[in-house]
Amino acid sequence: MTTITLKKISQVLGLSISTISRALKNHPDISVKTKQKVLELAKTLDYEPNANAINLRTSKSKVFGLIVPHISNYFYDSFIAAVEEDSRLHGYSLMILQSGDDPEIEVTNLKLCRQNRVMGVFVCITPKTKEIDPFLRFADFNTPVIFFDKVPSDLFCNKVCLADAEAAMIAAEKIIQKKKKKVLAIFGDKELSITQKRTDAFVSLFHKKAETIPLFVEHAHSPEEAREISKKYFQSKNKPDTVFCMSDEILTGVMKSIQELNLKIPEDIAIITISNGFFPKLYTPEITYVETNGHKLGKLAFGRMLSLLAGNSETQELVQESALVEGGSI
Amino acid sequence: MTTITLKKISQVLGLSISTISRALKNHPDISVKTKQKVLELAKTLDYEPNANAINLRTSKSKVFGLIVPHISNYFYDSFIAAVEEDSRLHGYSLMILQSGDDPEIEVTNLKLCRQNRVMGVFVCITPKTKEIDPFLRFADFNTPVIFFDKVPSDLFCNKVCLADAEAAMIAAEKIIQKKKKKVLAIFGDKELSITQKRTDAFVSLFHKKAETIPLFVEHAHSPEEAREISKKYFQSKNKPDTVFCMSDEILTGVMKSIQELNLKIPEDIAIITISNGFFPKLYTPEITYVETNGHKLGKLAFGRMLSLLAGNSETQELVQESALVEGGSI
DNA sequence: TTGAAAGCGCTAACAT
DNA sequence: ATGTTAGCGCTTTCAA
Repeated sequence: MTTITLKKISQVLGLSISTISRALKNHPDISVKTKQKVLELAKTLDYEPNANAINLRTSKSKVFGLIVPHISNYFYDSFIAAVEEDSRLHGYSLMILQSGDDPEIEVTNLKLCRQNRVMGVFVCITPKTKEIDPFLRFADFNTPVIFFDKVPSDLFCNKVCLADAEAAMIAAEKIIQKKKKKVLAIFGDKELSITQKRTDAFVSLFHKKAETIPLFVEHAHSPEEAREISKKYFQSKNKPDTVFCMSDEILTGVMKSIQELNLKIPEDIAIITISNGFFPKLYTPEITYVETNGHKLGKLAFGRMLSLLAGNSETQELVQESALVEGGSI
Repeated sequence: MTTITLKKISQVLGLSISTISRALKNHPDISVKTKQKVLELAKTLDYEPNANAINLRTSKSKVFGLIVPHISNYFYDSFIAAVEEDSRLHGYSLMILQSGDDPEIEVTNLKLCRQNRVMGVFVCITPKTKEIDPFLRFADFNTPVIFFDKVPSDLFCNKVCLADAEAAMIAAEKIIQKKKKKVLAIFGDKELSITQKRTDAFVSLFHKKAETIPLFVEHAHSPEEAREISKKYFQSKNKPDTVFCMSDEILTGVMKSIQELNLKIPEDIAIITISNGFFPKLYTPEITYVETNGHKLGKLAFGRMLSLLAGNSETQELVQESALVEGGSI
């Protein structure tokens, strides 16, 4: 009924608290007999150590904080899943916090991380995050902060990112190589640095290697908008033969208009996208995509965290390379 | 550099620790002047209270545990997002643990919850979970456990579920009302109770209200298998005019074979599914579905948790009603 | 091989 | 209005 503590066990067994503590951690000083007795009683009483007491005493915790704009997202959730999995394997737990793309909530979440004395934090900042100071505070406590995906652009710090520019370039290369004649490229919110990087990389490669190919660049802020934009193009006399989508969000919108107009892929229209890989496989033929893998990025981030914690690593900005995954859409 | 504690602040200000503690919580006993001084210094020193110390001292924590088979799932992640959001709004944090459908990991995760002295746990059990004892232990500490979605069938406890049977019946009703002539119904893994419930409900309603309509019942364990099964049916001479999908997993598989064969929805084939609502909207026309909303279920679960914590609620088994959302697929 | 004691940072009852 | 004290459950140094 009431909570079992070392004290209780020690009273029952007529031993001191410290003996119980040692026995439970299999300390070499303690006799085998005593250990057996203690272990047995602990088991029957269903003793579970109080993590708060341990953390307080040792000034350590076995918890990481993870801050992300939204959990429900095919990229973030696979990142989270990977980090959680590795955390468990290494005896850590994960405290998950959503910022909802609100910098204020983000700051509150950072405070929560500090209050809970997490051993490290993984964070994907919001597009509106300006103040990086609250993040830097963690350095005062030797608490590693690893930025992933959306990271502060003007600060050298621990980062683990996708090869944003490279991914767009791989897609552009593919389009050029396939000798496409007219290309529609739809990107996301112009404000996001990821959009800028991808747009710049894609457009400049096109200008360099294929200046004669007509390229239409558009921006959509939702699948719905991507649907409308692409539909407009598909219905124009000057129909593109290829669409490049910057993200799953764009892709799903474009695919709706393709279905509406009953266009054949890749005969009527070729598609190539940047994606985690889930959505491209929903369609027939499967969509060719440049992979940006959340799961892999999570593993990479966790590895970095461990190195940082072990003290055998300096600040690094890592990039997870992208690769083309062939579907039948181009 | 070193951590700021109440003690440090008290030393700087020449006041006692308890005065600082009270000032920081705006205790009425403390003079306005003192409060100002304390607040100011705390702010400049960037003081953050040690949650572990507070939890230890008060035998409370502001953390909930949430155990789920996998985070990456369009149902669970929206449930998690909802719970996290409400938790934050009420000053709680969420510790997320994946069981990976492994009962052993599930037990380990339960231990972690206890060690961290969480104030309550939300859990979706694995299909293989037999031992309910570890869950019941929490009752000894007055820690509410709320089962959601996949719940122990033979135990009366706090549950928050989708209307599994009802959802299948709503779909069946719709099919009958539309006077469909030949129906293929694809369900998931037979071992899962959710599959059994939906299958039983769907089939028995059909037998009762539409015994003359040919009904083919199949089971698929993956989108790929659903694709193959449906394709086989679509290519047979005795082609069904309607497909019922038990879940998004099934739906995405079926949709692939429909795309492969270039069938027209709803002319060539009508589709109805049970879904969270995300996938049905990816297609054109949008798929008609019976909604099983993870976000709403999360809100419901959180509300229950709060009531249980406040002590003004008894054990309840709640069911989140389903509703038909019309697309253009039937 | 075991025990005693101090202390992690905080709260709260009980002084003053 | 502020201070003193005890103690939450645990680890760890020092002593026996």
